[in-house]
Amino acid sequence: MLQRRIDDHAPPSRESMREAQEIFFKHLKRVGLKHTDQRDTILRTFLETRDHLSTDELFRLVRKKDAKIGFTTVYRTLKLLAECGLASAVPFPDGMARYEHQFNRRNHHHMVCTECDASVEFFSPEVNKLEEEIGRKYHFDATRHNFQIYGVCEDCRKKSRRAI
Amino acid sequence: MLQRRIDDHAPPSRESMREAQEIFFKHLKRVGLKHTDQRDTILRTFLETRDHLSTDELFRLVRKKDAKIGFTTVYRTLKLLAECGLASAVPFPDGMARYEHQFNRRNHHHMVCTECDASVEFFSPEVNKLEEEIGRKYHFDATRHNFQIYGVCEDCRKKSRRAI
DNA sequence: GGTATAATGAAAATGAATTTCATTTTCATT
DNA sequence: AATGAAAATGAAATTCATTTTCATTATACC
Repeated sequence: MLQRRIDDHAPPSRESMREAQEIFFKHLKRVGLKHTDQRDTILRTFLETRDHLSTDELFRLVRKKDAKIGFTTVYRTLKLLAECGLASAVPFPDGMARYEHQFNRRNHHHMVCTECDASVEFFSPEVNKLEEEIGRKYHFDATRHNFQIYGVCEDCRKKSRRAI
Repeated sequence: MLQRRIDDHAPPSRESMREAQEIFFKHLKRVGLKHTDQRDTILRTFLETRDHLSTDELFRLVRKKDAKIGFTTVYRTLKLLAECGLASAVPFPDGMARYEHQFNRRNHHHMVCTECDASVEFFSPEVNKLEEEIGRKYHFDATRHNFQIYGVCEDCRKKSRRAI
């Protein structure tokens, strides 16, 4: 099931799409891999979504554009995208590996409703500051962080109140 | 592999062990389940560790105390412990389900070394405050959060410097 | 102590993640 | 444009953690 998502982001512009493609293909070049149509289709599909996708969910979307692309290729491409920083894994409570794209996005965090799995993004510069401070304190070279808040959203709260 | 862990906590006192057992057995009573030797052994083993354990890792530790306890029982007991709040799942980058015990522990967060998987705990009241604020802002009834910082620890940094 | 109910644990099932391998495609070099 | 080495692809198989099934055993209420 695709996750419901509540945020205020626009889809990527043609410009930023091109920029992401360039990043990807430079990465491929660097590690001696080849540019293929499949990889291009998968990257474009991924950037067009605004969700936290499992490999299988992305596969289904990709298949709409090109029914001949296999699951395995999506799986491997997603790993490549993560390698070059265009995608990153987000741990969700359902335990399945989920990715979101990191291109042209402000550093953000998630609130997840434990009832309906809706996720809301929020932005908190304080958290970024904390990452830095804590890293210094423990002599870690901090590179990234995860921050998710779990709770029950307004809709689900209303629903369960009605159910009583 | 058991994770290396760096923190400043003492093992649980006899007192707090008894208290946790009481919480557990009251929970069993409440949901109509029975008190068994296996469950007791598993709870004690779990509380004695200071690590983030996968089901399999806990199973191996439990087996040292009672070789007849099966994996399935450990698996199910861990779920029960999570239900009553004595254990909680911690998402780690290796993707395996890991639990840590929550008994008599200050609300804490983790720094994880992406090289050696060592984890360091840290405590940040600011993060708890943030949970509350963000929840209010987005009309979420916030109940808990995850916060992990990833980076490279001092040891690994030294090692990789030597390797050059 | 007897009996109903739940627990146990071995084995099987499930399902996501990963690997294998035969075939096809890419791309640098003719 | 043709060649060929290297890599990509994708279907199928495998791996492996997790979860369920089910026959047997243990618990606890009477």
